[in-house]
Amino acid sequence: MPELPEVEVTRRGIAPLLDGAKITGIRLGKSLRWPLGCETEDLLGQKIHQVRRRGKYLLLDLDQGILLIHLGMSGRLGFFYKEEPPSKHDHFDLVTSSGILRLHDPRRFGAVVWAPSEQEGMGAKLLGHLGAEPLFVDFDVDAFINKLKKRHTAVKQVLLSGSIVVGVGNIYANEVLFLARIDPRKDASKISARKARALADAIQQVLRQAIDDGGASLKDFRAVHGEYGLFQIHAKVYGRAKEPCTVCKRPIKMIQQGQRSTYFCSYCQR
DNA sequence: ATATCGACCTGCTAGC
DNA sequence: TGCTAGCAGGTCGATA
Repeated sequence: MPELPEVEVTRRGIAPLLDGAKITGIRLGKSLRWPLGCETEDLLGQKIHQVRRRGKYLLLDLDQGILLIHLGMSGRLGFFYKEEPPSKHDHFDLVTSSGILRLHDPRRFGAVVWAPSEQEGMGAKLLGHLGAEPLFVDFDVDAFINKLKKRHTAVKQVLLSGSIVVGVGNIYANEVLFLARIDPRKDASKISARKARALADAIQQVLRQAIDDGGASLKDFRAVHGEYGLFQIHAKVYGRAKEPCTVCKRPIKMIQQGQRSTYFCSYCQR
């Protein structure tokens, strides 16, 4: 579910609810990917100053340090104004003066982790290697092109690795490469500067569109108040094996790359 | 550095 | 109808 657009849609949903709120309680359910990294009492009374996003992580700036939230594969955040009993897959509650932020995550690949800062402790470990933010105003297309040139791996793997640009997961990697008309198997270093520029444009265009649409609702994504996204209507290749390409009508192919499914049109993407 | 693979955990569905 | 194998949005860590 959650690639950059879904996380950003979630951030926009919770930021106005949490900005300036004070933490009054924590409820931990089944363990998530990592332990919280501090005593729950340490968080009580702390104010949430801002809700930011870095890659697919949400960052809550506190009086002391930051709270990192990752949605993993199946995570979703909900917000409640009054107490509600947690259901089966609700594994974390952040009780605040404004309401309760609740993480629902059936597969538990998600995480809620406290770190002293983005550069220290778990912050450094989880965020330190991340590439550039494709939708921030300082995104440097030339730097992106130069870094692609140095990677001797299939371009789709490079996108998924997050080491050059963050936020592009399996759905959007497929869509972006289709839009830029690049074969997902193409060695990144062999992509022309012109194509690399088209790729950067496609990343920004697809992610922005997906955010505007409220995120992908392939499967089960919902925004904070339960809204569905519309991106599935725009997916051109993802999940469409054997269906006709929207451009040339030839069947979409599905292959495996790094144990993940890749969808593409071998005629349009050359 | 890079590439591959296993691991984490649960739910859903296609196919028999 | 019921069972099973395979697949799913992510990403870390071990291994060559």
